[in-house]
Amino acid sequence: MNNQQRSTQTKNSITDAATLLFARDGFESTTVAGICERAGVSKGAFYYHFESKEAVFLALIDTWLATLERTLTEVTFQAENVPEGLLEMAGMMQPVFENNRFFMGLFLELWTHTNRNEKVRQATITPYRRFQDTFTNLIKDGIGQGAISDVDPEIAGQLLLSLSSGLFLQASLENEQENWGKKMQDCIQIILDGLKRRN
Amino acid sequence: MNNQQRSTQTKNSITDAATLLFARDGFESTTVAGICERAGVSKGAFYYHFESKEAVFLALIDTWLATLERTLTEVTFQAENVPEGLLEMAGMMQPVFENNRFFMGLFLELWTHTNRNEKVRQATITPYRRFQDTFTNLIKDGIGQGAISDVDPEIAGQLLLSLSSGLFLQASLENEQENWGKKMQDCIQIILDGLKRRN
DNA sequence: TCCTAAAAACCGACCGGTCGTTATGTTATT
DNA sequence: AATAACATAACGACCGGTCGGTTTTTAGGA
Repeated sequence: MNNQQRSTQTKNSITDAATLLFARDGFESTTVAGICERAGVSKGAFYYHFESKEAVFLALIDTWLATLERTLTEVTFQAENVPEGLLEMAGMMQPVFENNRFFMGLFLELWTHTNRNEKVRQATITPYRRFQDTFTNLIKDGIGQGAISDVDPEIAGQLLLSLSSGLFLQASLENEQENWGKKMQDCIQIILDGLKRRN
Repeated sequence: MNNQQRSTQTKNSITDAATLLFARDGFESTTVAGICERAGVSKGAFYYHFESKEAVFLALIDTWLATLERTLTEVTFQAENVPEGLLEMAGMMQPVFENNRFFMGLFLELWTHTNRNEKVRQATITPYRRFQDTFTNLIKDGIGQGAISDVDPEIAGQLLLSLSSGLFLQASLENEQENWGKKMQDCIQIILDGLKRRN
């Protein structure tokens, strides 16, 4: 194994371990020693690759949000019919809901520190805006298709984004895993009945 | 000042300071020394009144949720007409949104630790269920009034609850304070247009 | 191909400081 | 005098980060 391979491999070990621990225990309660132990590397290796514990967190944000964004656009872009697309999207959230404990850990951790750490805020805000735009544009498309009534696209987009995050938040409270994908579909259906143009 | 007064006063100083710091900095980053300093008491006083740092947090959860529940029921119970009541309620959330940074700090802190601490979960889950029921019953009332179409009240209630928390979450990301009460009204209006029975 | 020196990657003991909690002493109320 | 309420200093565990040293890879000449 050459140096490049070795380097990226340990770096990945560290980020994987850090992701898991940050999600499970939170940033503050996660120790560098704990990350190293789980990653199977030493502190020396850790600080060779990262400047600080915070630096790992910052580096991870980009990865997380990029993954989320990729998933989102994958699901939504293939929507010819916007209302149908939204319902499909809701259904495809099921696996995310099933791993809710993990994702919610990350999500909450990110949100918490966005409100407390300016660097985190900067790293989060731009992708977040794009999420907003994605939803807004989706509504615009729907209006253009004539499938959605003439509402303010920004408001409706915000409604959808809020519903998603809110429902996600609720799901984390429940212990037994219900069919949240279905639940989300039902919610969107209710909203759609209002958004759909009526003749 | 007699002993009882003195006791409750210092206890209140401690809980007030703790609330502020927990909301601002989070549980882990809040130090007992910091709480004591802000409360103007000594560590001795702190540990005379509370068993541990966690105990203060646990004690505060009840207070927070009770306050939230009181506010919520105050706003919703005077609703003769459910759709109107919902819109009113949304408007009355404005002051909450204005103090968003503070409330969101508490909210996120509570949610985070609900997913990580069984005691916190136990303290949170019961009031949360009541929130759910409040919204569900609101929808039921609306259906009974004939003002809301025949949807599953639990789903619709969850929709409203998710929207509330989700929108609240969004608001915390924005630096400039917009008129979030209005925004929430708009969202609810969109949903209502779907929930309202159409002739 | 083999040897070697430099560079990269990694190790782990250790340090300075912090933090929750406690033990002991002091003041105010009963 | 007895007890409740509070103050202060100290303890011990822990944690992020450092530093001197070791191992592994790389590069280049013989």
